[in-house]
Amino acid sequence: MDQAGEIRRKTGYHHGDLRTQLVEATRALVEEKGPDHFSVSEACRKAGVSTAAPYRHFKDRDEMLDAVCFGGMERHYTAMVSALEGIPKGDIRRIEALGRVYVGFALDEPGVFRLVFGSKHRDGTSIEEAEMNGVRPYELVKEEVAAVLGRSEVDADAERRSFLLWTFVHGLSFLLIDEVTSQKGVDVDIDAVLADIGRLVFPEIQPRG
Amino acid sequence: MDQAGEIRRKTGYHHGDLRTQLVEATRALVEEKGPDHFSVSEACRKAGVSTAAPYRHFKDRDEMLDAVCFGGMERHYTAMVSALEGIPKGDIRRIEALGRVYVGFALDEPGVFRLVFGSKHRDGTSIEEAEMNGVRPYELVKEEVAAVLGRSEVDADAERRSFLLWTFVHGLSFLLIDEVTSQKGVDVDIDAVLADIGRLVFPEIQPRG
DNA sequence: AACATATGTAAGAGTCTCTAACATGGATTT
DNA sequence: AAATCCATGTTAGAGACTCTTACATATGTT
Repeated sequence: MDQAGEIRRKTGYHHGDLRTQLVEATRALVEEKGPDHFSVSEACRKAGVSTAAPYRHFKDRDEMLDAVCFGGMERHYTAMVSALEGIPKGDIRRIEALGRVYVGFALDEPGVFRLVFGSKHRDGTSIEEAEMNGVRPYELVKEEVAAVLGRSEVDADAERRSFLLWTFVHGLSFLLIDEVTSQKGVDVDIDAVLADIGRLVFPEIQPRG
Repeated sequence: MDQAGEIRRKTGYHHGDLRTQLVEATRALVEEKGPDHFSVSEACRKAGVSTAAPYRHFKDRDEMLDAVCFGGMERHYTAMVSALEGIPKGDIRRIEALGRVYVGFALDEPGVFRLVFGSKHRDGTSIEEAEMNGVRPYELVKEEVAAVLGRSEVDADAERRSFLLWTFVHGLSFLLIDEVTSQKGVDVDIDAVLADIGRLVFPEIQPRG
């Protein structure tokens, strides 16, 4: 972002880095209108290029969304890792922190969240990278759960509890961003719910004073 | 196309009941391709009418999806109510039954499920009926929870537990239909998970032998 | 300087949503 | 029964969108 609104634009013809600019425009639109109402044309208008330009960088519309999705996974994973900083291994607060990141990501970037954790997983598209970044967060949770339980490896019980935790925060996230809750007149104290979840899944851990 | 496959069609011009036929075509397409990839034109082709015909019955594309959504809510609520039949009030199995219906609905009709519980809640559209049918299932759950706890009214605790249950089955449903789980190599025993959930939310209830 | 390559544009084919003007036939009135 | 009304269908087309093809222009290599 150099000066007036639009990001750096080197010449009248070639952009500095159209690809990243398009990804950013796509991300913004996904947040603004939701993943389904995003349009390539609008992203082009936002970036100030012709509607054919994106096809030099992306196979099709879906690949633009994939790029945004991938970026979201990166941010999400990074946020999880840095949320653990400063909390000692084995402390249940590490798990609460991960939960807050999950729900926080959904609330901060509902559009991208839907892209990352929604039904967007297409057929033959570069599953490898998506998988790497999709699987890593869950591995993280499982390790943390095992640590809290004082186990050196992720055993069946740790796996089971991890899945329950995941299910919980996933459901909570979607209920919140879909505004199903506010529609039903339920108002949610997120921290309280996350604490509830922790107590339920780890009944043997005493809540700290 | 009078006989071949297509549903009853009275004359060459006026259909018997185009509206319902279009809703059914829409529902089928939503299941087939997902709510975002549904197109009015395709529904028209399926029903054997011109692409302008639907606009006699629906304001726009979204209103067609709304109709499908509403139908789904009806089925879902009916299924919940009939799942309770034969189980005595206050029995925790009533709650498990509701959970199975919720997840079962998601697995049976993932497309419609997304429409009903997804982000599709538009602005000024006939909220009243949507609300009536959206709220009712949750009211049902709260009453059942209160009954299991032996309370005559839905108190704060019952409300809290209901919300946790809802969060859980909601998350489980989405994880299952989005195939996030299979992608992560987790395979889920749904009944076992539902039983886990019940034990967690009602720790004071003894699992029956 | 000349060329190859990367990356932009312009034009257009095919699809989609939705509107407007017209057509048809079943129901209602006389 | 005939005339009329109007609900519900069709045809034609405007405007938006995705994506392709052919062409234009910058950039880097030699």
